Amino acid sequence: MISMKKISRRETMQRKIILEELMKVKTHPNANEVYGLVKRKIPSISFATVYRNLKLLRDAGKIIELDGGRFRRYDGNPENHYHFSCTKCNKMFDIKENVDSKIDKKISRLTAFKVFYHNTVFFGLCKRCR
Amino acid sequence: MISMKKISRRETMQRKIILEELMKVKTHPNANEVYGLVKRKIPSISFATVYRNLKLLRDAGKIIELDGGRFRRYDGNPENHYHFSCTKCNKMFDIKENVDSKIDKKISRLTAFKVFYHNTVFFGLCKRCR
DNA sequence: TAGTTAATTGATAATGATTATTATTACTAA
DNA sequence: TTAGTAATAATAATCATTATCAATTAACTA
Repeated sequence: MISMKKISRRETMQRKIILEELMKVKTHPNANEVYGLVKRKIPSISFATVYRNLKLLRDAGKIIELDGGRFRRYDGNPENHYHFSCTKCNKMFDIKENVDSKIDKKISRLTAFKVFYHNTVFFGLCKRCR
Repeated sequence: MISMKKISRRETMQRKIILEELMKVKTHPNANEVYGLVKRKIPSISFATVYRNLKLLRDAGKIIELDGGRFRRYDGNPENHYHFSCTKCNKMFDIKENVDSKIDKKISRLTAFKVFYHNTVFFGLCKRCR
């Protein structure tokens, strides 16, 4: 994955655990839920640290930040894939479907913007809620 | 006989103007900016009314609600198209590029979810900020 | 390896976008 | 005309996220 910002970053235990926990789960936790997961490993961790590192990890391209309706959700799998957000229960799901990997470059050429990444989120009702 | 609850929406001036103003602008205003635009036409309009109607218009498929980084942004053009969000200046731009119109149905079949719509947002630096 | 320095942390306050509440207004249908 | 109810204005409440800052610590340097 592409690293988007120049980083002179330290390898802190907090950041390491946040990424580890996020990679372990299949769900798409929000910052609050990530905090809960990491707190089991580092009880002293603070909210702010979680938020800060989620941002850094996103900028580093190691995780994906998603529009989960009410709040942001995070995905420890940085490979671009579609997501589905249920507007009723607010859960988020991965969609196994190939994504055009060249689209970022294509849009970059087309617009003269620098493209880091893109997100595609489908909104609707999940199997249970429909 | 069971009387079904009628979900009939009234055509209020507020809702009409909100949609009109949104269709007029090329930018992608957030709720606050929409409020400012509409206030020139209806000085007595309240914040809550703007929020409420933006949601209704989105649910009716008449406008698009987008993840603008810091807040939601709105687009008066409901035809699906790509968007670009500058992570530095937070501006949002339309991208003129064909979108696969059948993808919602495809994902619907694939997942057994009911898909209303989808958003694709590219993140990066705009021409000015790069 | 000790000392230096700047990134990072924890604690918490502040921000600000969004949502909820409530009394009032104004459509709509009978 | 009247009953029923959607919608509004005003405003309070919520709560996800960001900012602040003193203390800590990873990584670099001599």
